[in-house]
Parts: sequence; structure tokens; C-alpha cells
Amino acid sequence: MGGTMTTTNERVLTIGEVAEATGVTDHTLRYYEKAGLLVVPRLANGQRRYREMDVKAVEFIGHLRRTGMPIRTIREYADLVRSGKDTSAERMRLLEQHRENVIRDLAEQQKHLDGITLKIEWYRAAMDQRESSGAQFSESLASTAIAP
Amino acid sequence: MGGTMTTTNERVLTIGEVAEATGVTDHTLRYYEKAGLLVVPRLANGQRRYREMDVKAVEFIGHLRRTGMPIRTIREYADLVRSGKDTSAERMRLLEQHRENVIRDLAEQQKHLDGITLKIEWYRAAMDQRESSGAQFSESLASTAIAP
DNA sequence: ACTTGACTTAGAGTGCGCTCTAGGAACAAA
DNA sequence: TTTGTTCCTAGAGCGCACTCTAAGTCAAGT
Repeated sequence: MGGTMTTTNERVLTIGEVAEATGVTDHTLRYYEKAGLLVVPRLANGQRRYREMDVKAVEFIGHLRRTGMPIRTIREYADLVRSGKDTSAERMRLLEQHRENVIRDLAEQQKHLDGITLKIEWYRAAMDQRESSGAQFSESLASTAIAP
Repeated sequence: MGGTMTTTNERVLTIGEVAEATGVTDHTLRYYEKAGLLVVPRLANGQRRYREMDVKAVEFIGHLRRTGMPIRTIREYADLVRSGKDTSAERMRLLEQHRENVIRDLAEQQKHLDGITLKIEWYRAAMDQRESSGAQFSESLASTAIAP
């Protein structure tokens, strides 16, 4: 059978190149590996060589990290991926759970941001006011003593 | 002049009550105070009593913290508030700067979330596919050795 | 042959934001 | 008076996610 061989003939990257490409330092890349978030193939001399799929994995880890997933949970996900068995359902569940957490967090952050925006508007109003009258405004966080 | 006196006649809260009301532990409330984020008036026996404005301050600190402002920056803001001088412009600038940071962060998180959502959709597609054929899909993060 | 630079490991150190502990004071209820 | 609760301070400890260091290997360039 003279079919096309899948030698993939892949271009691989050194850890330094991956650091450069992804913005994750080489230190952190090794740390991620030691933490069990991914496994990277080695040359005979022990040096890591990242295939495209490995770089993709690093990037996906980035998505998870930057949305607040703790290392330990990414580790759980990675364990599922590596378990051999088909754990797609479980992995998907894990990601969906995270997705919900993130959506909730984003909404919460937006709420907190609204509180800050309100304060900024208060400042703007106060300063506009001061511009036309000569009045001063005062604000919390300072404090005087109180009766026993 | 028999005007209405502004004795404020205010209801004040103990640290425990504020913890209860705001969800910030008493430990953390003391920590915030030690870190210079706010000043709370005391009774003669040294116990804190939070006025409404102090509770408001705690809540505002919450807005800043939950949107990722570091303690040290909140400290800077608090220092401005307490400086006596009118630092409204500077405080507003600080908050606006933070606001921009948060908006940028939120957008970035959304981008990362999109990457995760894409993966979830990939899982869903793969599982749907598998349901009709009998094929298995495989995924990154696992790894084999590579030639020297 | 030697230097340079990128890689390797194990493990120590850092900064942040809490979180907890120890030891004590003060008051309220039984 | 005893017991229990809540408060106080100073300071130690913790978990997280890096981040860095030391000491060494290896390959290429001069």
C-alpha cells in the first residue's frame, strides 16, 4: 500500500522559541510541565522540543489561567486528557463548569466596576460644582474620635 | 439660632457586625486598617466603631479589590483622601486609570473565555460525531518521544 | 582549545493577600 | 463569681503562582 505516510515532518520549537512565541517564560513553561499540565517530547539529550500541538496546549493553558482556573484544576483536566480512556464527557463538563464560573465572575467584576464608575461620576459632578461655586466637598476614609 | 443640630445621632457597628454585613472577615478588616486603607474611630476602650461612612468605605475598598486593584494602590488612594488638601483631581485620575485597566482586563478575559468556549464546542461536535460513527478522537497534551 | 549561549535539574526565594494564633481585656448573662 | 463572647494587638503562617539560583551539559563559532 503506497499511501501517503504521516511522518508529519513537523517543525518543532525549543523552549526559548516557545517562550518568545507565547509570552510565557521558559521558567514558567518548565514549571507547568513539572506541575503536570503538559508533557513535552525530548531529544535524546534531554532538551524539550515543542510541536505545534504542544504550543497549542500552552496557549490553551493560558486561556484557562488568565480566566482564573487554578493550576490544580488544569492539572485535573490534563490528567483526564492523558488518561487514555475517552474522558471527553468529563473534560467537557469541567470546561463548562469553568465557563460558568468565569461568566459569573465577569458579571460580578462588572458590578464592582459600576460602583467605581459611580464614584468617578460623583467626582466629576463635585468638581463641576466647585468650578461654579467655591464650595469644597469632603469624603469618607478620614476619621475623628467617638464618645466612649 | 435654634437650627437643627447635626449630631448625626448615628448608629455605629462593631467589627463583628461589619464583618457580617459586608462579608469581609474581622481579621481582614483589621488588616485593611493596618495597611492604611481606612481609619476607623474607636471607643475609649479601644474598640472600633464603624459609622455608615466607614462601612461605605469598606464596601468601596471591596469594589477596588474585586476588580484587581492591589492593596498598595488602594493605599495611595486612601492617602490622597486623607491628605486634607483637595486632591479630587488626582483621586479621580487614579480611579479612571483603574477603570481603564479593568475594562481592558475584562475584554482580555472575554477573549480567553472565547478560546475555552471554542474548545467546548469542539468537544460537543466530536461527541456528536462519535455518536453517529464509532470513531474516537484524540487530543494534545499527551506525548511520545521524538528522534534525536 | 576555549568561549558563548541555550539548554538541563533540583530546589530556594518572592510577593501578595490574606488567615490564623497567642495572650490579654472587657463586658453580659447565669 | 464564673462562664462565655467579643473584642484587642503583634506577629507568625499559609497557599498560590511564579521567579530565580546554582551547578552542570551540550553544540556551535572563533
